[in-house]
Amino acid sequence: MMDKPLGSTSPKAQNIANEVRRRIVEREWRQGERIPDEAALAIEFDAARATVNKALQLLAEEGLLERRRRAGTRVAINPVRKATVTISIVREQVEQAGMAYGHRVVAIRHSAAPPAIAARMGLSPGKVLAHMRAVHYGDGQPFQLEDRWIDTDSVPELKACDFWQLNANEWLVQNAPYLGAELTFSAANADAREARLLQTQPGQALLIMHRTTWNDLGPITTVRVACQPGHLISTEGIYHRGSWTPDEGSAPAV
Amino acid sequence: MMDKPLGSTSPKAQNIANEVRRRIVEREWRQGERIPDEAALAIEFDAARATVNKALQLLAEEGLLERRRRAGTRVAINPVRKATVTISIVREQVEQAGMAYGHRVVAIRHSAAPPAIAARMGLSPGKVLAHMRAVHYGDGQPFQLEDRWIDTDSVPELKACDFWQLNANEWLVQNAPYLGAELTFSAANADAREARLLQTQPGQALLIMHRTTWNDLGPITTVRVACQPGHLISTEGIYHRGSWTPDEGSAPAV
DNA sequence: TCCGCCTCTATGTCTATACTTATATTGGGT
DNA sequence: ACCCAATATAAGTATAGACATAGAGGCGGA
Repeated sequence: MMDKPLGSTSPKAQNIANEVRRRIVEREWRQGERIPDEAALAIEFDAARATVNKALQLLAEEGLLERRRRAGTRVAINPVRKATVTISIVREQVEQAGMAYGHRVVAIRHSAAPPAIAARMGLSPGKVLAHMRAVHYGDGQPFQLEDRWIDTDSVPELKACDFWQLNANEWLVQNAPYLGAELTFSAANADAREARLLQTQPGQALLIMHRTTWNDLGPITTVRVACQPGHLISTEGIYHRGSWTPDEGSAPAV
Repeated sequence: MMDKPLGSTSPKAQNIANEVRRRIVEREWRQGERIPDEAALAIEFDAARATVNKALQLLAEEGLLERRRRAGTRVAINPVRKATVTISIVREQVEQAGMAYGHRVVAIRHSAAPPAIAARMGLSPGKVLAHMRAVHYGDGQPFQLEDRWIDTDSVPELKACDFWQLNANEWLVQNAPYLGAELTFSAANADAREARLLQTQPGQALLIMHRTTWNDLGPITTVRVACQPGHLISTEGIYHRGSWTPDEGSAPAV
C-alpha cells in the first residue's frame, strides 16, 4: 500500500524543509517573523529535533532563514539567495553539448609574472612562471580561449611535462586537487588576437572568467578564459518542487 | 589548558572533513581510489559514524568525493567543484562598496511578452506583462541597468502598486519570496540606449545577467541586468583553511 | 554463456539523549 | 539610571543504536 506520510517523497528532513518553504512563500510566515523553535516543530512534524535541525539548517544556507542561538529562527528580511556555478573541465562542457572536442596550444613561455597576475596569485611580482595560451574547440569551431599562468612550485610533477602536449585544464583538474579557488566574471571587448583566435570581430563583447586556485603549497594557477561570443554560463537551478510547473504547451511559437 | 584534539578547531565533523581534504590534496588518497568506509574512519577518528557521514557528505557536495551505496566512497576523478554566487539586492551591493545608492525608473509599459521573454518565463507568448526599465546608481554614477518583465498574476499585491515609485528589485526580494530561480551570465556590446544610460560608448562590452524567478503561482519576474563596464561578479571563495596563506608582503609594487 | 534472483555490504536516514555554547533577558548593586 | 553578573533558552554538535535501501557480486537455472 506504500503509506507515504502526506503525499510527499520520503526523506523526512526534505519534507519538513519543503513545508517550511511553502509556508514562507505563501506568506503564512512573513519576512522578519519568528518561527516556532525546533522542539515545537519536532512535535508538529512528529520528528526528532535533529531532523528538524537538519531541515532548518538547509534553509538557512539557502538564505531563506536566519538563525541565532537563544534568539530563535526567523524568516530572512532580505533573502540573500545563493546560486551555484559548477566548474567542470572544458571537454565535458563541449561533449555534453554534443560536439566533438578539440584543443590546441598556441603559445608557451616562461616569464616573469606581471603585477596583475602576481597580485591575483598572491606572489611577489617578477617570479618566473609558466605562461601558456590555448584554444578549446567544439566541432572545429573555437569554443573558448585560455590564457594561463602556472606556478610549478606548487605542482612539482608538472616540471617534467611537455607543455605543448598537455591539456593544462584537464591535467590540473585530474592531478592537482585544490583547497581554495577564486572565480570572477566580467566582460571585455575582443582585441585583435582574441578576435582572430575566436574567429570573430575585434570589439566583440566576450564573457571573461578569471579563475585562480591554491593548494597547500601555494597558488597553482590562474586562468583568464574568454568565451565564444554568445556563450552563456548558467547556474544550477535553485529549484524546489513546488505546486507549479511550466505549461508544456508554452514553447514559443516560432 | 584547553586540550583541543589535534591542533585544530572544534567542530569535529569539520576537522574530519579537513583531514580528508588534506589527504586528497597531498595525494595520500589519489583520484579514483577508494577510501576507507565510514565505520573504519569512525574508529580512526574516534567519532560516531553519523559524524563521519556528515563530513563525507560535505566533501561529496563539494565535488571532491563520489559516494555510492554498497560501492563505497572514492576520490572523484574529475572533481566538478562548485562555486556559489550570492544574489543580494542592488542597494546592498552598492552600499557595501561604500557608495551612496540611487535608483531611477526610466520607463514603464504594459505590453505583450515577446517570444524570447515568454520562453524564459514559460508562458504563452503574447500574454500582457508589466515591463519596466530602471537604472541603479552608486555615488551618482550609473551602476547597473535593469530591464524587467513582471507577471503580476503571480504577485497579486503588486497590482495596486505605483511602478514609478517602486524599486522593483527590493520590493520583490522583500515581498515575493521565490521557490525557484534561473541565472545566466553572458556578454553583449552596449547599444545606443544602454551606452547613454550607463554613460559609456556604444559597443562597450557589458556583463549581462539574466535572472528569472518562480513561486507557487507561476513565474514572478525575469530581468536582464547590464553591469557598468569593468564590473566584476565574484563567487564566494571556496576557501578551506589550509596550511598555506598568502605572504602579507605580496601586494604588487605599484 | 547469459540472465535473473538472492544476499550482503556501505551508505542514507532517523531517533532519543546528552552536552555545549551563544546570547537575550532579568535582576541586582551601585 | 546605568552597568554588570547570573540565568535560562534555543540553536549547535556529538553519540549509540536502529532500520531502510541501493546496488555489486555471487549463485543457479535455462
